[in-house]
Amino acid sequence: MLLPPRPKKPKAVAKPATVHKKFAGTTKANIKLNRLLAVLPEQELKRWLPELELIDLPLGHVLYESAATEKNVYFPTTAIVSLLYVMENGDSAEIAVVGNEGIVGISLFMGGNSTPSRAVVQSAGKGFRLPAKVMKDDFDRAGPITHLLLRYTQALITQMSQTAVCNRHHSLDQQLCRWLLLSLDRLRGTELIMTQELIANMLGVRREGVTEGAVKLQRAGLIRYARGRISILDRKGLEGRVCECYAVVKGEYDRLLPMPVERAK
Amino acid sequence: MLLPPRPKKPKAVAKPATVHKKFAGTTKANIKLNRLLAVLPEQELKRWLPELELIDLPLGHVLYESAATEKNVYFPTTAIVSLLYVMENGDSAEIAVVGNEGIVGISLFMGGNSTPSRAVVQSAGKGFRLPAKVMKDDFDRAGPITHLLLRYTQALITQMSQTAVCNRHHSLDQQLCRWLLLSLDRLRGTELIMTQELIANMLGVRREGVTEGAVKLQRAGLIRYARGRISILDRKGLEGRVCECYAVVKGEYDRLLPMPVERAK
DNA sequence: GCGCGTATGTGCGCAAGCGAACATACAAAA
DNA sequence: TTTTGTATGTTCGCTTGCGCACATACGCGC
Repeated sequence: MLLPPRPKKPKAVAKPATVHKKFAGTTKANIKLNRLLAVLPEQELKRWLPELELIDLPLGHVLYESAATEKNVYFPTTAIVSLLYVMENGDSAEIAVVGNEGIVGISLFMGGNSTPSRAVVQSAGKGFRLPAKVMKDDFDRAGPITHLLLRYTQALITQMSQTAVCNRHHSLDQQLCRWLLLSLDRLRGTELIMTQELIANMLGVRREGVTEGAVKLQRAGLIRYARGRISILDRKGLEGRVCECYAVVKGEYDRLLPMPVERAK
Repeated sequence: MLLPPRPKKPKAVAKPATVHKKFAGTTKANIKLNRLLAVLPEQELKRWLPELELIDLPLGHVLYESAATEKNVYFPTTAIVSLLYVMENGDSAEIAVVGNEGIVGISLFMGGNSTPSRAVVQSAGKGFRLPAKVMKDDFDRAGPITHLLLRYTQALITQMSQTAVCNRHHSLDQQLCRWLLLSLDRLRGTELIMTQELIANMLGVRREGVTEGAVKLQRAGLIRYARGRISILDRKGLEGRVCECYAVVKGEYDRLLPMPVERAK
């Protein structure tokens, strides 16, 4: 309960996202890093290209605030963004996570223009920013982009649903595994830059609980970590401990979205 | 955990939905009972009318099975449908609830054609069945129906998200209040036909837990109940005990969807 | 008006996770 | 090198909800 506002929760590091100079080549190569942009038809890509800006997404940067209308959508490339709900008392809970497979800002084409949740950069990196109007215009043409975005949205819905299920029925340890695996799937490599405090905030649990879970995973030789740097040593091992929720979510993303060229690490 | 399959959970009463004779007048009047159908533009309604069938939706009837593709969508009028995920061990958790404000089967226009969840009639009543193809054709025209359905979907997403949040942070008592209020909003009247066992299944908690919560509410004079019949005596009282999740969800439905003629009971 | 099935009420011991308090331990700044 | 701040590790008592085992109690069918 804790009605008196608590002094915990380090306030988000809200450095403004900085815009990159657009080196044409770099941009084009980077575009392939986002799975939605990567499968964009030539025609649309040509329209979008002059409007796409590769920007830095520093840890803690808030892309969307609850109930606020934004003017841009984001396509993460190397960053991960959490959609989370912040309660009246300051506690939070992650609803879903978006990485290089997706887009942040579905409410801008779904029609509501805002949501009760917040979008925060959970793992620093880069992503493309696109004026919402540009995307909305193409979305409203009822073409391939429309269908791509709707299928992505359905996958996202599955992730949200499964978050609800997992929150209800599974242990903190299992949820930690799910969270690590979902994050890994949205990054290249096997390392997460992420303190346990932050993970706890995302999962909506105590930091101590995350520590206990992490200790078990480290003792089992599945991960190694120190001061906000987590290395995954045994992905299969994690998959052996995770609840069914992870497979359900991954299965739906694989089913609903076009496969990238390289996959299945 | 309970890996050995348990004999509990009364299997769904799966009487087949029966089709009503279509008395033109009756049907037209009933159409107004579903808030989405009620705001359908004349033109589309004319197209849909010959295809809409008012059917009985008995308690426990399964409209969609996990991962299965259905050929129809449903617009509940007096029934309530739960979207729930059934875990490998048989436990379940409700993801969202759909009543006279919505449509069951969004995956049929979102493009995935199926979902990992199940749709079950939670409160017996009636609803309209429409061949998915009819709806999809209009959806793909990028007209008013498209926008209506997408806004509805966004409201549904909010409900799912808030279910995740609520599952994480709020007490069983609060969740029970939320569930009662959400169900009430989707029915006319102040009575729910609903055993505590069934509520427990929806919330994914023990039946005894629901009993304890119900006892408190009854002692406080907010509800009265007996053998599967719950009367709400003091709606304001319930609203005083519910967590913020209820208001968030209701707020989004009100914001995103056209108001019905009569409202705010 | 008897009996059985279903719905509800209650108590018990247990485990997970919480809040709080504190003990390291590492790393960058001074 | 020392200091300071941040990240992680550990313990303790407590609450919630769980699984289990029963005890009613209501109502429909005979």
